[in-house]
Amino acid sequence: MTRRLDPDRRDRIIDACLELIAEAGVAGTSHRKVAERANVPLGSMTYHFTGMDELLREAFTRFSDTVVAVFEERLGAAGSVAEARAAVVGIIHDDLLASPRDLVLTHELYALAARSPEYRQITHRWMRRSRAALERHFSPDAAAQLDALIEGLSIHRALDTEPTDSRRTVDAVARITAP
Amino acid sequence: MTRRLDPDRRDRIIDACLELIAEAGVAGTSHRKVAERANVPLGSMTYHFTGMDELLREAFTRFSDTVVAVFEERLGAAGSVAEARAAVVGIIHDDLLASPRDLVLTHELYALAARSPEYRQITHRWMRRSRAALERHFSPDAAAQLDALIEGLSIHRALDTEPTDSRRTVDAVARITAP
DNA sequence: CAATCATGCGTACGAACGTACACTAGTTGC
DNA sequence: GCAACTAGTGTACGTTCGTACGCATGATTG
Repeated sequence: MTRRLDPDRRDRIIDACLELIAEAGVAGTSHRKVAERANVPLGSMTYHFTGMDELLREAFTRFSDTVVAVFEERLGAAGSVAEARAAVVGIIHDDLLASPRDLVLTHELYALAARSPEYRQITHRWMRRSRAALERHFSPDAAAQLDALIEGLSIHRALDTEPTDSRRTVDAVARITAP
Repeated sequence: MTRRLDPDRRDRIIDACLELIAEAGVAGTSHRKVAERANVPLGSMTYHFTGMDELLREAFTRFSDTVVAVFEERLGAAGSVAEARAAVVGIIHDDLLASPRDLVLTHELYALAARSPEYRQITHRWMRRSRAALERHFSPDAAAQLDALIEGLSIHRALDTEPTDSRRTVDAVARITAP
């Protein structure tokens, strides 16, 4: 068996792909640009991935796994319901979609998921995991509502004019999680 | 002044553009494909629009105006807080992003808005108007929270595995809008 | 050492792209 | 009826795209 020259070439390609999508969108992403960004020859693209679709699927899978891992960690560290509530507020205000990069990637993924089931599997997995993390502290009802609230508040925080009012976030989380 | 041959040619182009984005995403949309779909010659594209960006901006402006108009109408018809609450539930479950078309278009727009300020103006306007519509019935705090909740629930309804549970939606709306 | 084989790359091809621009045709003003 | 003008079109250019495929290179086997 021939030893691999550059074992994380595949990884580099995926990372470069995510960076590129964050900057230029899926619309502005091509094999050539990804290859250049990842410092691999164009031929590597078709060697490592059957096509653009496979590359995108792997890239967005990695992305969502990374984001949800932070989510789980934040919530896992909470030892009480009060701490869990605080964690949720923190997630909305600090972590999730805080960087433009994550915001763009999330919506590019959603746009793909809205159009084709093969990407919807990725969002399904993502949402299932985040809801499960919430259910360790809250009832299933509250978890589902909170999950949606986190989504909505994160988006509006990023795409609305109004500056964020953390008091409102705290209040909303309290209302949803009240017994 | 020369009379226009086909006065709604521009409109047709914009509509065709939206249809195409709904099917193939911004990534799969080109001047040529839009022209074909709208039954106009390729030359018309550059004649009516300075470039892809102008076309996309106009298309998404029209789209968001249409969606928010339905939103306003639904809420405007409510004569009491209770009716307004019911309208919100209805919006989440029936209207908004109910069709795959609207879902795709929304996220394609968000992806653009996440990346560039010129598209963010469109989302700003959209969110300002929907929040204003909510504020006719609810306090500014509740309106902002509701707006986010609507966003999040609509998304999760579309991209999550779980079937929608309308009882949860009613409950969440009640919690947010409780005095 | 020779034969074999998998890994990985360079290149080239045809299709599709955005855009510029010379142009036609039909209208207006005199 | 002719000159000036404008709305709208057809085409062609240079670029970029995805992908196929023949080839190099270095390891493995006998």
